[in-house]
Amino acid sequence: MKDYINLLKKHNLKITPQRLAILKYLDTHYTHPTVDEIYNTLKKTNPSLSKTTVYNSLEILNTHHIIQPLHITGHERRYDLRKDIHHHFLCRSCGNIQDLDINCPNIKKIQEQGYNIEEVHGYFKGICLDCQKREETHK
Amino acid sequence: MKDYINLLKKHNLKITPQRLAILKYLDTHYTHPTVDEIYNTLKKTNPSLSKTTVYNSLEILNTHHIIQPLHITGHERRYDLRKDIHHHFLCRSCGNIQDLDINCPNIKKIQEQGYNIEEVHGYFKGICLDCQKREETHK
DNA sequence: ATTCAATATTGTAATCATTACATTTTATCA
DNA sequence: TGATAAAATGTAATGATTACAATATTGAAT
Repeated sequence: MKDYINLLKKHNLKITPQRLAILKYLDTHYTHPTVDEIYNTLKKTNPSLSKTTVYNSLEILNTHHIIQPLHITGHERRYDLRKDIHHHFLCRSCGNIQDLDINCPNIKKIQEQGYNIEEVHGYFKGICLDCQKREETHK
Repeated sequence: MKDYINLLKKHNLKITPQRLAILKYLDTHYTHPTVDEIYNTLKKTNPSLSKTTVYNSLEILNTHHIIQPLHITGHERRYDLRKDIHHHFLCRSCGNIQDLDINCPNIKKIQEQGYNIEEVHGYFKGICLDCQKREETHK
């Protein structure tokens, strides 16, 4: 992406170093990070950063549909910069969340039933490819 | 369902009035209730009920795959007795969560890629049919 | 460049759902 | 009916998130 400044301008959001750093972090890390992950990483290069700012920034970016929160693990919110519809895979073993590029043919059906759909969320839980390999190796 | 006693027996779980009440509640209310909803309702007819018991019971029923927790709203867990794969619709207006009987053709694809899938979760967010009608009426 | 008002950041305190834990009670079985 | 393992209960602790007041910064007008 890169042009975080124009992205914020386009949404009439003020340009602040904190917001730019958070956007960049989400754009360059595909881990669907938690608030703590973002906070702890950015704190190193931006020591004055407050965790509240991370919460506030993520909230306003979400309000403007620049990012989306994920409620997958059930005990902590995670964030995703991608806004096109896609799905996720949560590995029970390593805890990582991967993107899955599949499209959902059910959306149309549901819309045809009259539902007004604004968001689509889908995820699978199981053992990812890497962890399966690792388990094979350790046998 | 009805035969909650045998369901618990089948899983070698002790039969307690609390567990039976919770099972019955989930079986007869399709609201995907929160812990508080369950607790507050059952408290009326079972005044000694403790919220911890509700948590514990839901936890053990989940462990035995009799129920499943839903992480849809993002700020509170909800529970669902149905164990066959289905999806949900969260209404932004009334907050209700409805069941959607659709099947996901992507499961096979993901499995063919080698993923070991243990759970499938999908939900849509938008405005439900009832709330759309209501909004029409109030115009 | 300077000023100013609106907005963002910060730190602390409060909240809410959930979990930990010790004690009492109950279910099950010999 | 008693013994024992497990469950229920109540309170305290935890952890993520939110509320709020004070300070700092952004962006626009001058």
